[in-house]
Amino acid sequence: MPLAKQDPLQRVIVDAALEIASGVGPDAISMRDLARQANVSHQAPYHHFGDRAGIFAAICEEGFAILGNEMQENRNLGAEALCESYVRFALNHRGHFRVMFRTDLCDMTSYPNAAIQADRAFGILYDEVVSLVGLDADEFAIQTQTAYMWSVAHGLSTLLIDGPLLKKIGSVQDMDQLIKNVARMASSSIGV
Amino acid sequence: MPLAKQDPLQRVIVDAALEIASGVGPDAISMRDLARQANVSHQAPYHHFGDRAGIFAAICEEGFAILGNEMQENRNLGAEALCESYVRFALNHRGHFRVMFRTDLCDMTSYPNAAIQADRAFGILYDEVVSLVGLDADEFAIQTQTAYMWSVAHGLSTLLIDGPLLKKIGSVQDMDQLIKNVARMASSSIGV
DNA sequence: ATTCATACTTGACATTGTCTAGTACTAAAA
DNA sequence: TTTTAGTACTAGACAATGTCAAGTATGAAT
Repeated sequence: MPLAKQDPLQRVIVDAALEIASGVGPDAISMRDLARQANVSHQAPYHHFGDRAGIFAAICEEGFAILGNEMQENRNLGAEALCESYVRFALNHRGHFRVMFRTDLCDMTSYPNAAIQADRAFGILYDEVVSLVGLDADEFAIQTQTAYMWSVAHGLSTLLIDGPLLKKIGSVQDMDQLIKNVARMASSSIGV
Repeated sequence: MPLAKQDPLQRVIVDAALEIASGVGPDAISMRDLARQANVSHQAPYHHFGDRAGIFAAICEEGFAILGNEMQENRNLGAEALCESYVRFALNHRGHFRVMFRTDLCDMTSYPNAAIQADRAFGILYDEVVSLVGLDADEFAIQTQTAYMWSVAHGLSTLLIDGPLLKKIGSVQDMDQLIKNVARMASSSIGV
């Protein structure tokens, strides 16, 4: 189910879903509530998305596409920039981010388009790590370094969005500095 | 609502909840299903936990207590061991772990006992980082290093449990090695 | 003019969380 | 010994939700 931009109802519903996901969280999303917000009958969303998981699949597809694009834009700028771009994406698209790794909401194996975007995003991360580590590195070393980079970026993102990290930090400015510092620490371990 | 170990029903219900959380995920937990599994009426769980969030609060309390204990057991063994113990906890208690950072399931500010255990666990992590970085480090530097350590450990944990990382890895042995490698990379950045 | 797909609407049903109102038992207080 | 009070439940009802089944209206293609 690709997201046709010319169709307003799909957009309206996904946007309403994203706002709830970004606020209370994705589990508070209700089919009937989305329909109400869009001023359509309670079954209209089913026509476009099949079921509740279909909406999450659309969000995953869109989210991984954006993440992929943003990582690609920041490629060849080093590990620090890569990590930072990942965290920025999470903070700027918290509705997407909160859904994208929730396998219980949407099993992506049933939604090939979402899986394609997820694989693409992973591929961009992987390739970037290869270019940082060097082409001569062995496969498992690259896997390790990829997992490491991903872990730092993903961990910081989730802790800032849902974890108690934000409460321990004074200001938004501090958060900005924190992200930069953590990204720098991450990059200092790459390739060693 | 502290978890009285002598009361069987509370245990039975929490254990049933943990098994579902560890399998499909915590959102699949239903009050009535838990009651059915415990062979009691659909209102029995309400007596002990108040509402659905109460069960998640009990899981949070228990989970953070275990995590705190395991981190404390591994303290003074270096950043590598600290990181590894966090990831091991997540993998060995995936039911707890999946609930503990889901602020939408249980707002810990309403459950002081859970919040106490969460704060304690964070305190142990913080103190450990202080002892690694040195007491003379300034507050923001310590915050940065704590956030970094936490990010690596938490990120790797979530990616291994719910993320697509596991599918990219060959064997359990590889996973074990991967955890050790990432933990080593993490420790190499501490204090710099 | 008829067929057919698209984009919906209406109605119904089982399941869920939770409120209210009981009931059985146990132990202390009168 | 009777009363009281608390604990640990059960039973019934209600609104809300996801989703199945069965319509309807509209436009394009044949």
